[in-house]
Amino acid sequence: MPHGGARKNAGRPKGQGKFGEPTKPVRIPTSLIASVIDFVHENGYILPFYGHKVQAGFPSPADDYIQEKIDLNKHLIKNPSATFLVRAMGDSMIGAGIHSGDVLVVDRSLEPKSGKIIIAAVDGQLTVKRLLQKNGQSWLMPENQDFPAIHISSTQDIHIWGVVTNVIHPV
Amino acid sequence: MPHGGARKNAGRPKGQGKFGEPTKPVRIPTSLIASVIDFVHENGYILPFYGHKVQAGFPSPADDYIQEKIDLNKHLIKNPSATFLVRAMGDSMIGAGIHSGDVLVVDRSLEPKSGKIIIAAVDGQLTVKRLLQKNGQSWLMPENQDFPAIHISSTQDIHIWGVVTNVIHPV
DNA sequence: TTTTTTGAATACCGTACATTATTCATGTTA
DNA sequence: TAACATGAATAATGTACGGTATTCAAAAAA
Repeated sequence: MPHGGARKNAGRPKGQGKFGEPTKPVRIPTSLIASVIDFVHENGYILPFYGHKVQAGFPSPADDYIQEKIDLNKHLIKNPSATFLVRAMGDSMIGAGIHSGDVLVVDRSLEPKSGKIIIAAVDGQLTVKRLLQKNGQSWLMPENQDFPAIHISSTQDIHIWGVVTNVIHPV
Repeated sequence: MPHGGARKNAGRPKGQGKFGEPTKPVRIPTSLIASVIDFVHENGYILPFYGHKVQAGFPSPADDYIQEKIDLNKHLIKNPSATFLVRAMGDSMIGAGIHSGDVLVVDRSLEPKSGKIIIAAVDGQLTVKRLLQKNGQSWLMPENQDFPAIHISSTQDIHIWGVVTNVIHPV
């Protein structure tokens, strides 16, 4: 006893899948499968970003006409393979907004120019300071009255490891 | 004229692929394929993290025995679907390490308890302040002498939008 | 002996395909 | 007529498969 028969509008509708859109198989290294699934599940960690144009009232997060979409990783990291993180200790750079315990995003591929905040190893000790170069001399300048400037001389073992691009300050 | 013949140790060695490890096909929504490929290519945006235990000399980034591996997204975002970003304007929270132009990571799923730094809309104007609740009263407290505290009364249109979890300060 | 050539062996990779899930017009039943 | 059951139609999904890339031991050549 047959039912149904040829007709239109039958079949599973589009966009009913797990993601509401078509998918394609992509090969993923086994060690990253879990994080890729996380990543996809979170829609790529793309967050709504309310910029400084928001003045006349705060839009609902549901409104998407005024917001940008930002992936923090891409926003903070320009050169992934040259980037690392360091936890800052001490208050010598408090004037630059770097507090003890903050996480610093450091890019090794940027040139440490005068005026940049840099990570340096001074006699094997890690430190964050502002680089100052003038009259052929180089200094590591703190931004806190209580700390001394460090003159970079050939008698000291100083390596500059990278330029600080962002400070992440937990609240 | 035949060459070769049956033998052992023939064939392409393992781990010679693009990623140096086995892969599996995973279905990805088309709109995310590009970012997933980026993500995989950058090894999941996993950065070396040199914690505060690094004291007796700064290890080379090649040394991986002392470093942790951190994905900034996972480090900064606990509840992806409830998280958004706002750019802070003004200096009213300078004492909490929030500078004009900083990007604030805000979690809407956290309860705005007294003492937390929160994002609020006051009469439609977006603001960041520390929430203070005592004696049944609620206040929005700046951390800058030049700004007044705001008393939350029923006559004002105040909505708390979320709790600030991290401050991202570009250098 | 040393160097070069060859092709068997085996991993890599993209995607076609078979399976599963879902919906709804039609047929059946009350 | 209204409610229900059926199965045709079609999208979604995971994986098997065929083609490609790569290496190396053996055979051939020098």
